[in-house]
Amino acid sequence: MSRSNPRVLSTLERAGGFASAQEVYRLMQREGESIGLTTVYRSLQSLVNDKIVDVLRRDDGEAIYRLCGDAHHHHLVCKGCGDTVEIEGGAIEKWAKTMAEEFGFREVGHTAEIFGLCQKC
Amino acid sequence: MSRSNPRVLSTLERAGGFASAQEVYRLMQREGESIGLTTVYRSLQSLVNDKIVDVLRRDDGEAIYRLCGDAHHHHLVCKGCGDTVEIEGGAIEKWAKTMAEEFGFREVGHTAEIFGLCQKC
DNA sequence: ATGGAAATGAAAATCATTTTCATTTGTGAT
DNA sequence: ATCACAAATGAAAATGATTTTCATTTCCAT
Ligand SMILES: [Zn+2]
Ligand SMILES: [Zn+2]
Ligand SMILES: [Zn+2]
Ligand SMILES: [Zn+2]
Repeated sequence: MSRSNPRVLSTLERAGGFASAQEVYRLMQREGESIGLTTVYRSLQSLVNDKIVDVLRRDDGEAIYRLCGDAHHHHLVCKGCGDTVEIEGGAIEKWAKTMAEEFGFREVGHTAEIFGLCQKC
Repeated sequence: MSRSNPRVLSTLERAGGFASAQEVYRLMQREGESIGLTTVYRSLQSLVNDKIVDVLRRDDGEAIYRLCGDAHHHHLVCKGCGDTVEIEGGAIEKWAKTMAEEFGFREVGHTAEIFGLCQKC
């Protein structure tokens, strides 16, 4: 495993909102930072592993990353503009637990996301 | 624009649940159907345009398609052996709808999956 | 039959992401 | 300071899904 290059995280912060690996890379280049695309990818992956950033998918399939608080939560994402709202998953947490118990599953986790078109789109 | 090749739709039906373009293509080949990958892609796109099929993204970014009319359900997947149980998402359907309304989102969909270790694993 | 439009698919192009691997850098012991 | 070894780096190649190109075939209306 490799540790995240701190300049990648700093750039993602500065980008505000979501940015893809390619975008972070281009941004760093434009700002005169010397870094390889591979390192950007590795750093973002590492940040995802450490749950410091979230990863989602654009409609075109490109992965986009964003800083994320560590509290467990879910997302409501606009298919049009990518705007995202962090939401509570109370009902889901219960649902996942109940279902898992019913079928005897252990070490249970879950993913859940809502997507649609926001008011502006 | 091209119209969808009916054999693609028929294959997607037979696949049950979600299938990627590549999977539909492989399935048709295995069944001895003569078709080009390009046509599979074009047909699926056309079906999406006509809102006959839904498209989502797997975690790895691959696009997966399914008939819109399919009975909507969710999955409980074993991380160990891959065994999958189809489950009802009652609580989630309500949660998604409520959250979307609260934030004024339209044309809303959602994904939700539970994963863990089954009894055998 | 004839001409043009639509459909088809093989091959090439695209593009994000991953893998490989040689080089550089950092660290700790001597 | 020197040596040894692990971690980090990045250029280049590989991968894999998807799209584009374009020549050919199939349909259909006249
Ligand atoms: Zn929007
Ligand atoms: Zn949750
Ligand atoms: Zn299992
Ligand atoms: Zn559901």
